[in-house]
Amino acid sequence: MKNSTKKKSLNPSDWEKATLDVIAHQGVSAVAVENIAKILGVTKGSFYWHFANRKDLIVAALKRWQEDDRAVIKDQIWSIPDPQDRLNAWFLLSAQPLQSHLIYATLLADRQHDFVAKVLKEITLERLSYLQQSYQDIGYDENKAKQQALMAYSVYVGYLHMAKTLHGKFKDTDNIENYAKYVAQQLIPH
Amino acid sequence: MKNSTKKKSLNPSDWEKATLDVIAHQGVSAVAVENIAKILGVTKGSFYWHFANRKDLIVAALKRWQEDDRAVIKDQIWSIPDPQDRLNAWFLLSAQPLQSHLIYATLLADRQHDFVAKVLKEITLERLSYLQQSYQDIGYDENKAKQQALMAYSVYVGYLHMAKTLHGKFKDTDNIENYAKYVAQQLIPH
DNA sequence: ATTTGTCAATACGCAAGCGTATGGAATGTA
DNA sequence: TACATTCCATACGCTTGCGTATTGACAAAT
Repeated sequence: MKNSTKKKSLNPSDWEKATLDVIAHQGVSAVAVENIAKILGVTKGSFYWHFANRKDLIVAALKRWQEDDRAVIKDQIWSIPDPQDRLNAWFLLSAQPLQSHLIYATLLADRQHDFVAKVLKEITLERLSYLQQSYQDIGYDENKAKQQALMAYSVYVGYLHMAKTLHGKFKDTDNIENYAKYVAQQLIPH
Repeated sequence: MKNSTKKKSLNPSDWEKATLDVIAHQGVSAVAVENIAKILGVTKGSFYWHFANRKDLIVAALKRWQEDDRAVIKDQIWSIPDPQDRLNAWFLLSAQPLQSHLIYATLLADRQHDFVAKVLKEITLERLSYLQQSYQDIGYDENKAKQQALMAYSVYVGYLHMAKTLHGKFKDTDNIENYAKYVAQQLIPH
């Protein structure tokens, strides 16, 4: 349908990627087997050859997303030795228009499904943990670092929602950049 | 079913309240006509006497919620003359375990429905506006007040998600109180 | 050239949930 | 008593979407 020049047949990875696209823009509920099949230019018959059922597809897609996200954090953030620079990099990354953030935002919305809740909890705890660590590296004591991390992460999560809720009134790139800088300035000691 | 001592028949208000309960705990998608009828101890037949369809019910319920919320803000927050006290009161109110917050949190999740998105946008803009106003009252210039309001409100929204995502690891009352104080201290100049 | 394995199309059964149609019970009202 | 209104029950039709069963096309291997 899209690539007339290659790929005669599909593999699970194709399905997972298409699923993530749908999740990013329409949420988990919109992941309908026949729908994604159509996107890929095939029918259900193909799907049930690759996956046992709808849930397996979503779980696999989320796993892929989680792994990719972890990788990005690992080598774009966690590799920065100075904790202040590291936090700064994190806030900047947060404001970037990445599909990863879109997915995270819709997952927050689809918490009702237990398998989504599971991934979400893991990711959230991980991120809170490394934020806390960074603040402790700066010199905050454990308790204060914990609260500060919670607050900083809340700003991120809240921002994702704002961006979706107020789209249009908001997405103008200059403002986002400015806002990211403002937030970083408020949330990182200097 | 619950009140054997009164109310022989139902009115739209009963349906709206029951709907808000469901929305608060299970989200808009869980609002199924037959389901809510069962909660009220009747069947569909009753529902379609009071409302035209499912959407009308949800819209009516959300309208009720929105009005109630506005009223609370108006006389518990906006009545406070000193802007610093006012902001403080707002952060404390935000940390309170109210159904209103639960509903807001699930609405964030059900943004997909356009009628939800509409209410959400209105509420969000309203709240941002009075937060901004409070910061301007303190002495922030318009632009800084706007960014600060956005950030403060993000913390609130983010917190709601955290609370749901990490429930169990989190809801212990002491910590919430402490966290609210910490946040207020960070976000309100002194 | 046949067979086997891989991927996909089609047709079907089934459950959930919305909305409609119709009838019935209770309560008021003439 | 007769009639009307209000509120609800039951039964039905319709759509959506999941999962299964069956068959087919094509490529690779033997």
